[in-house]
Amino acid sequence: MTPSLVWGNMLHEVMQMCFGDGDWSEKGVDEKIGGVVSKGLEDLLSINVSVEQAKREVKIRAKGLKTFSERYIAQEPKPEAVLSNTRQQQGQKTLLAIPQLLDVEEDIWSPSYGLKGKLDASVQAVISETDTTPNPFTIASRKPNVSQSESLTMPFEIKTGRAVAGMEHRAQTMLYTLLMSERYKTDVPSGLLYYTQSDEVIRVPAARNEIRALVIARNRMAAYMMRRTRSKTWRHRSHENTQAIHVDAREEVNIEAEPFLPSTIDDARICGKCYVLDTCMLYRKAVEGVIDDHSDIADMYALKTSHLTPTQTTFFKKWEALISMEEQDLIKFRKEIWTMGAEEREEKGRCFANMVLDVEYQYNPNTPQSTSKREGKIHQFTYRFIKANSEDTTLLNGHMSVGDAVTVSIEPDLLALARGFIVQLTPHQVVLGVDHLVDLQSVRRRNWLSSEALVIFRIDKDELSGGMGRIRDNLAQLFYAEGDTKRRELVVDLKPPTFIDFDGPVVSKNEPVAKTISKLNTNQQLAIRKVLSAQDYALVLGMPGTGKTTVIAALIRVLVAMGKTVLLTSYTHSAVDTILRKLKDDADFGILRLGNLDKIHPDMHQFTLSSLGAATSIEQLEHRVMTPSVVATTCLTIDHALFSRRHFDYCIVDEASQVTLPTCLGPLRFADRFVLVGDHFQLPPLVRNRDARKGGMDVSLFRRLSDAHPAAVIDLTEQYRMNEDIMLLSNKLIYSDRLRCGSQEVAKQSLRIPNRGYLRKLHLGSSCDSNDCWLNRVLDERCKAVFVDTDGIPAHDSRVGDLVQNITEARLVGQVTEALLRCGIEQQQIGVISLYRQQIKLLSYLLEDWKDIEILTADRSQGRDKDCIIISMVKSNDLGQIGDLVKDWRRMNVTFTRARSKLIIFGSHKTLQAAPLLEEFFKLMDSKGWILSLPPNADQLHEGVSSRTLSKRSSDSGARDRLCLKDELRPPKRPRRSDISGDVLAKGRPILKDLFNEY
DNA sequence: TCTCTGCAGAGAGGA
Repeated sequence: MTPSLVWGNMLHEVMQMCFGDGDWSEKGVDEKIGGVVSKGLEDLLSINVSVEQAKREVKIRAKGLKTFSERYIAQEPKPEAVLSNTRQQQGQKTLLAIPQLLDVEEDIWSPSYGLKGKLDASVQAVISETDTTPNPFTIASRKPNVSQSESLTMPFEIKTGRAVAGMEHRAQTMLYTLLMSERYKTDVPSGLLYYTQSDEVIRVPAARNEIRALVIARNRMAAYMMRRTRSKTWRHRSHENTQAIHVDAREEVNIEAEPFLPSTIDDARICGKCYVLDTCMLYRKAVEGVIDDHSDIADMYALKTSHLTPTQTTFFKKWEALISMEEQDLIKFRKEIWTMGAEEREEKGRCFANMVLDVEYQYNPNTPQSTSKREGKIHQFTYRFIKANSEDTTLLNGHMSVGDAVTVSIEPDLLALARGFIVQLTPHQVVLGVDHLVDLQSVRRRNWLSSEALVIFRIDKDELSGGMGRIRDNLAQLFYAEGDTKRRELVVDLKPPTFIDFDGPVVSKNEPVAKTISKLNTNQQLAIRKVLSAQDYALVLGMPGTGKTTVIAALIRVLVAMGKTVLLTSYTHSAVDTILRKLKDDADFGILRLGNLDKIHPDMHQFTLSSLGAATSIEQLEHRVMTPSVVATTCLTIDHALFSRRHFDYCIVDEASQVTLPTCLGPLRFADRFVLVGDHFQLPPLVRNRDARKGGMDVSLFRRLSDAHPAAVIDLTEQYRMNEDIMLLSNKLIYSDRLRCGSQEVAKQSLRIPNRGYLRKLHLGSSCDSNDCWLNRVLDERCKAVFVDTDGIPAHDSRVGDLVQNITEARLVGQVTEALLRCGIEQQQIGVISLYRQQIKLLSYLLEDWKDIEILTADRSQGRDKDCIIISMVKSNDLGQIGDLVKDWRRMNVTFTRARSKLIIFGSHKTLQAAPLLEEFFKLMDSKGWILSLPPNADQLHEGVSSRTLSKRSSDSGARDRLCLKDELRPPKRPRRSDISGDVLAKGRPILKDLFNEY
C-alpha cells in the first residue's frame, strides 16, 4: 500500500459517486471526499496519514472534476468537449458528450474471451466527428466516413496518476470494449480513457489487429500457466521397489517442478524498477536454478538470492510445487463456472440452478453493521432466492452450505453479477449476503427482456483460490533477501530452538494472574514455564480434554501481565472464539478480534471494531488497533492494515496440527516468538490433492518441529473432560494409556437425568416394553458410553450424488435427542456429530427447532466438548463400504473424545467392523457390554417422539408446509453422467482459445 | 471412494 495508490482509489470512488448522483459541484465533491476518506481510515492507517492530510491530497487531485463535468456531461457535445485520439490524423476534431451513466464498478467475466475485468464506469456517450478524413477508428468499425453524432455504449476508464496514455492503459481499455460488447450485446467500437492530471479524455479504438495481438498474448500467458499444471514432471521417487522403508518416507519424495514461467527479461533498467523483482529472482534461483554471472542483471540477481543455501532453495521448490498441486483441485472446480451449464453443475452439487429472486424478502440483521471494509465489504446486500419451480428437489442436497462463497449469475452472459456467501439455507430457499445490488429491472434491460420477464439466476459455489496466493506469499516471505530470516533458520534449516533457564514456579505479582496460575495442574504450569523460557518457540502437545484452551488463556494472561503483546490465531474462527470466550468475562486488557462478522461468534462481537461504531478520526482508529495487547484472528486473515504497523512479542497458533505449514507461517512473521499448540493424534491438515498429500503437504509445521526437536515439546496428559469410560476408548485405541483423568470427580461423572417422568409417560399405552426399551437403556445414568447397533432394523445408508446420508439413523438421533430434552437435559449440553456433510444437513433440519444444540462434522468438532455427544456413523450397507473417513483413526479419535459424561454412537456393527481400528473398538465395547442392539422397528416404537417433531414443523408457515419427512428425505436422484465434449461447453459461444480450461 | 477448512479481489499507481 502506497499513498498514491490510496489517493487513486479514493479519487476513483469520488468520481464514480459524482457520475452516480450527477452532482459535480465543488461542494458536492468536497462532501464526497469527506465521506470517502472517513470510510477509508484503514488505508490511511497503513500509510500512516491523517484524515486532514488525506482530504487535502484527494482534493488536489479532484480539482479537474468540475471542469470535466462542465465540458463532457451533457446531452450533446459542446464545442470545447474535445476527445483526443492518439491515432488521430491532422485536421480531425472529435467531440464527446456523456449524457448517461449505465453502471460503475461493473464486474464482467467473459468465458468466451477468457477475460475478467472491473470497469470504472460504463457509459452511454455521444460522439461527433467534425472531419470526414478516414482514420483507423472509422476503418476499424467498418463504417463509412461519418460527420454526424453517434450514440455509443462505452467503457470509461479513469487514470489518476501519470498524465500520459501508456500502452497498458490503452490495452486495458481496448479489452474492456470486448467485455462490454458481450455484456451489453451491442457493438462497442471504442473506449474512453480519462486522465485526471491533464483533464484529457482519450478515445481508444478497438483496433482489430491490436486486440488480436492482446488475445494472443493472453493465450500465451495462459499456456505457460497450463503447461505447469499439466506438467507430468512431478514425479515421486517411488519407494515401492526398495526394501528400505523409512519411518517417514515422505521426506524422500523428490518433487521436480520444471520452470514454468516465461524467461526473465534481464534488462537492468526495467528489472531494477519492477515491483515483483524479489519474487521473480527467487523463482529464477529456486525453481529455475539459473546460474548467472554475466548477464545485465547478474549483480541484482546475486543481491537478491546469494544468501540462499541449497537446502533452502530445495525447500522452497518443494513447497511451491506442493501448493501448486493442491491448487489444481481448486481450479478444477473453479473452471466449471465458466464451462458448465447450471443444471449440469447442480447435479454435481455445486450450483443452485433455476433460482428466482424472492422480492418479498426483507432482511433483518440482528448482528451489528460492520464499520470497516474488512469486516464485511462483501456483505453489502442480502437477498433470498427460491426455486423457480417449487416442486424441485431440496437445496440441501449438495456441497453448498452456510458460509460458503458463491457467485450469482444469469446465463448465458451475466456471469458473476454479484458475489458473496450463503447466510442461511433451508430446503427451499437460500439467503445470500452479496457485494452488488441485484436489481431485476436493470437486469431485464441489460438482457433486452420485457419488464415482466422471469429472471432466472444460477448460484454457484465459488472455489476461491485467493487463499493459495496468500500461502504462496507466506512461503516466499521466508526467502527474500529482506525476508524473515529468523523463521527461515528455524523452520527450513530446523535450527534447534533455545531455552533459557527459568527457575522456580511461575509467579506473578498480578494477583488475578497468580490465581489463574495456581488453578493449573503441574503439567499445565510446566507448559507455561516452557513458553516463558523459550527464546524462539515452544510446542504444546495437548491431548483431548487436557485443557489446551485453559492453558492458552492462562498463558495470554501471564504474558500480558508481563507487558507483552500477543497475536492469537487458529485456522478456524470457532477455535479462536473458544479461547476468547475464556478471556471474555474478566480480561482487564484490550482484545481485538478481526475477521468476517458473519463468521465470528456473536458473543465475541464485543471485541470487533464494529462494536465500537465507526471511527471518526485516524487517531481513534489507531488507538483501537494499535493498543490492544491481544489481537485475535484466523491464520488466513492477516491482511488487516494493522499488520503493516504492528509487531507482537508472541504469536500463539492454536490447533496448529491442523494447519498446513505455509498457512501456519503467515502469522508467525509478525511476532518475535511463537507457540504452537496442537495434537498430531488428532486431525492433520486438510489436503485435497493426493499427490500433494503424498509429497508431504499434510505434515504440519507443528509435526515437523516436534519430530525434529522433541525437547521443545511439552505434553499435556491430564484430562478434565471425559469420564473414565469414555477416556478408556481413546486411551486403549490411540494414546497407549498415556492419558489420565485429572480428578476422581471427572472420572466418575455421569449425565444426570432430571426428569425421567417423560419416559414413563411415553410408554403409557405404548407397545414398547419400557423395561427393555432401548431409549430407557440409552438414557440410563449408568450408561456412559454405548454403541447403538442399528443392524436389527436395519438402517441402510443412501446416497445423494456424491454424498452419503442415513435417514433412519437421523431419525433415531432425533428421537434420542428429543427424549433427552424432554427429560430435562439442556440443549447446550448436547452435541451431535457425524462424519458426513449430508447427514449433518439432514440432522440440522430435523433438529431445527432446538437452535442451541450443536450439530457438527467430526472435523469441525475438534476443540469442542459437550456433556452428551451423539454420533451418527451413517455407513450401513451390505457391500461393506466403509469409506475413507472412518478409516482415519485420527478422525475417529476426535469424535470419540468430545463427550464429557455420555457418548452415544449410532451405527451398523456389521458394516463398520471391517475397519481395523473399529474392529478393536468393537472388541473393547463388547468386552465391556456397551453394545446395544436395536430391535426391528426400533425407529417406529416411540411414535410420540418423532410425530411431535413433525407436527410442530408442519404448523410452520411458508415453503415448509409442503414438506414432510418422507418427501424431504426421499432417496436421491441418480446423477446423470455428463457427456463433456468440447463444443457443448460454452453453449455455442465462441471460445477463442480456451487454454486455461484445457479445451 | 466421495469428506473436511479457510480465503474477496481486479485494480488502485509506479515510470
